[in-house]
Amino acid sequence: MFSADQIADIQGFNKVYQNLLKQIDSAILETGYTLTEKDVLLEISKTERCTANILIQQLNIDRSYMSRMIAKFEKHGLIEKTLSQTDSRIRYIRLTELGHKEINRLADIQNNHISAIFNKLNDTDQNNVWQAMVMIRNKLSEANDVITIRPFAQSDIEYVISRHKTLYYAERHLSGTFSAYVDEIVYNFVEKYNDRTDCLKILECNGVPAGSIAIAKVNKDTAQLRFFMLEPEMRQRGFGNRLMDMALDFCRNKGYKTVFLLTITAQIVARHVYETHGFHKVASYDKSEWGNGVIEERWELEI
Amino acid sequence: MFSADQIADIQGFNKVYQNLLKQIDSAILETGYTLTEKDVLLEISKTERCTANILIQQLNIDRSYMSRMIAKFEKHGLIEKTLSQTDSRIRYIRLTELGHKEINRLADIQNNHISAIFNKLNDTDQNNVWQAMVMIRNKLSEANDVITIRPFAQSDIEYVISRHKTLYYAERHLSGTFSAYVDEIVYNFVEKYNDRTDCLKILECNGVPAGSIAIAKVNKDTAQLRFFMLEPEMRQRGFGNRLMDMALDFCRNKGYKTVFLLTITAQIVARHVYETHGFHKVASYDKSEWGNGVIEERWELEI
DNA sequence: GACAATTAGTTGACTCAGTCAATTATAACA
DNA sequence: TGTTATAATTGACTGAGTCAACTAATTGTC
Repeated sequence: MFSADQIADIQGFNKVYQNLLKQIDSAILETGYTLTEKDVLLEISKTERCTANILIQQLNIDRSYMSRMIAKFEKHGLIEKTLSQTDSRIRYIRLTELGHKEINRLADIQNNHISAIFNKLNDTDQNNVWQAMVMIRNKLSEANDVITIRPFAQSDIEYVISRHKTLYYAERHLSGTFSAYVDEIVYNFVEKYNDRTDCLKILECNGVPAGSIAIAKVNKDTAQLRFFMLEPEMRQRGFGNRLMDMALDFCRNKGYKTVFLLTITAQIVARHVYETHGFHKVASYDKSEWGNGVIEERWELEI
Repeated sequence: MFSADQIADIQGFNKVYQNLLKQIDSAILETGYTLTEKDVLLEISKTERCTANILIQQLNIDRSYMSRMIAKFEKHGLIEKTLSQTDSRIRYIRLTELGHKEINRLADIQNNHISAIFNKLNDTDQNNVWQAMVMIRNKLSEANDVITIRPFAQSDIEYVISRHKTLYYAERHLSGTFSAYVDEIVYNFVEKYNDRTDCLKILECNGVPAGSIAIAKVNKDTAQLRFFMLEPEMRQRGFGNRLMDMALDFCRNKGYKTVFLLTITAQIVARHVYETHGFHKVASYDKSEWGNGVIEERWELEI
């Protein structure tokens, strides 16, 4: 239990830090973009196959407001809209060259501001402050984030495809061939999805999707683990293991004898989760069509 | 120099913490008060002899906006305005009973929210996070606050009186007799103020007054140190010593042989500054008319 | 296969915090 | 005594964000 003095200290911290955040914010505002606009642009840049609806869910923004913002971005040449071939209600949003330039500019401003603030500290202080921040962040997230794991809904399909691709793209530089492959397997999976044999769980952090895992029936005894993914900020906090536990429980309940998964060599963090759950590598295949030197691995677990 | 990864960590911290601040803010907003209104009410409650102008300066708020806010507070019975006897442009603002109740309610909401967030941590984590916050706060303030020490202007008179009284009141529970005494001595001091023999410096933090110190001539050889004051958040950061250095330099330059000051026994922090600058206690008088058991002390320094 | 219910996105009308500029009333200055 | 500065108010406005109604396409169901 905190004393009144300690709470006063925290209020003091809040005041100082709020001030600092305001400084960064006002630097952004000088560019002519709203903070919300900045967030939206950033989210678009982070999202493959982005739609207005994904943005609305991910950022908790009013639909009408979003619609107008997107219209404005289009008018200013920051984004391009393309109609979906499969569902003509949906318009995909993609950053243009100019859009990328602008979001980079905004990110630079933010980074430079942070650098400027922290470079006034000497090296030891910089290090101490940084470590303290990481510690606080982890402790507070751990204690306050509302985490739920729920079955997938139709609206999650776009999320799973989009984020799966984005995260692999961003972190592993995979090619367009991989992208088409993901589209196909996700749509195939959802189409054939059967409650009794398959499973697709969505991890939500504070009401926003932040990870996924799936089990797909291959035959009576064999299941494939798929779409295992965690947003970067959710990693190293045990959620990977929790998702994996749920998926393997599902497999045990359904009587599968073997679970396998396909992954690429570079996915080091995920490998660790696989290993701790008893998976072992049984084969590897060259997949250079997905990117230079990419090797796909097959891991298996006997239940 | 920070690495890109470290900056990303800090961005992550900012995001998490901004979110947390937003939560607290939205709890305040639920009461029907704007965040700005909350700040203004708080500042009114902290300020003796409060005027709209003090609030404008202290909080950097537009005059018209402030005027309307104050009108609203008055209409809702949170404050009372009284015309100044000496300057009929000035209207003094004082919280009513209801106003105090409301500001306490707001403060409680904020404190409870903070408590709720931190009580989810275990004791060690609570302690670590608290210490880390205090450390970050100090380092960042140290590095980023813009501190200036400047001669006083007419507009500072109200500040010096108001804060001097408020801080003594709040921290030492002094009586109304003391209050009248401060009014008198400040007005006397300013009236008789002479650039060549007297000195009144204002410490500013980010453009906002945050402390003061003064030297008043008593006779050719003797000066009195007065109005030595620091806002709580500015203490323990060396500003007391800096102000004291400036004041004593002034005394040396003007050829004073003796500097004395009057203080009350309870002012432990200030005593330390006095001692390190060579002052020693020469007498003490009973001042129970200022409050129960208050003892005034006279300290002197031979230059 | 038709009709109800959903979902993606748009449009209209509005709210309300905050700003800019002009005005009144008093005090200070020279 | 007229000019300048200051305290406070009033008027007219901006612009981020909200609420609700609407269109158009899709899905679910009997």
